[in-house]
Amino acid sequence: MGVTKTEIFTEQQNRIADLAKAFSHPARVAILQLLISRKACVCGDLVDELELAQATVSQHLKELKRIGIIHGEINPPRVCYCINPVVWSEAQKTFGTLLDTFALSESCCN
Amino acid sequence: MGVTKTEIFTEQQNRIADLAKAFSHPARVAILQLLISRKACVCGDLVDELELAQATVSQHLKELKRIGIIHGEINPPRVCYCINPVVWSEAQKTFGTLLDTFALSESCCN
DNA sequence: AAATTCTATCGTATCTTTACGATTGACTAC
DNA sequence: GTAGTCAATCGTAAAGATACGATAGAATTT
Repeated sequence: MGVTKTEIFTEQQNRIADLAKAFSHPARVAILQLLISRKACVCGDLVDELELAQATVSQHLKELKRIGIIHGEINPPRVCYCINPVVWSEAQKTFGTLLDTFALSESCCN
Repeated sequence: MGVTKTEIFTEQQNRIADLAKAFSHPARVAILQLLISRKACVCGDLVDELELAQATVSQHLKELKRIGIIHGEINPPRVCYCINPVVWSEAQKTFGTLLDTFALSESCCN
């Protein structure tokens, strides 16, 4: 994304932006939804469900891992992915709080 | 962001991704927080608050307008920006629902 | 050992995002 | 009208994101 000037924002703002990146691409949304609906770890069959190349799916999984919202356990010959409940509830709290700071009555020009 | 294959995802997934983009850059988070904290329309003083050039702030505002989460009213010689309550509550509902689909007990490998 | 399976990574093409200076257009104030 | 203010847009440079084929590494199966 070009060069984001991370330094000039608060840690909180940068973390919110990072968490939001997990949901800011439809493929990652789809992956997260699949991981949840299975209620179990999904491995390479993500590639079958999504119409994306294996390399592309792997790249999205890497991004989700970087953010921390999923983790993968090597379970040869497969890798078992699932939601990281700690970060997931961090996201719940973070977005919940952020979205609640705006009370609907506070709007000024609508 | 390279070329996203929008066609292969559901409308819902694409909309979630779009809404998440509003929060996926710290500058946009900061802008939204400022708009909320003022409880009133903030105009060009956004440029003073953020350490970003006027053109850059304007570009972020344009993106937020495209998503629909803010709207600007021309109030010469200024433009008055504020949260769009309709889209904001859509975001509340959307992320609330999405984040709630994962019950913490459902985790498999943690 | 050889073949198979699965996933990560490399290399690469292309498009998007971020950021800024400069300019333009619209309105206000003198 | 002239000067000044404000915000959008243009043009552009640099870096990140998306996607894929090909390759490599690690483990299982035959």
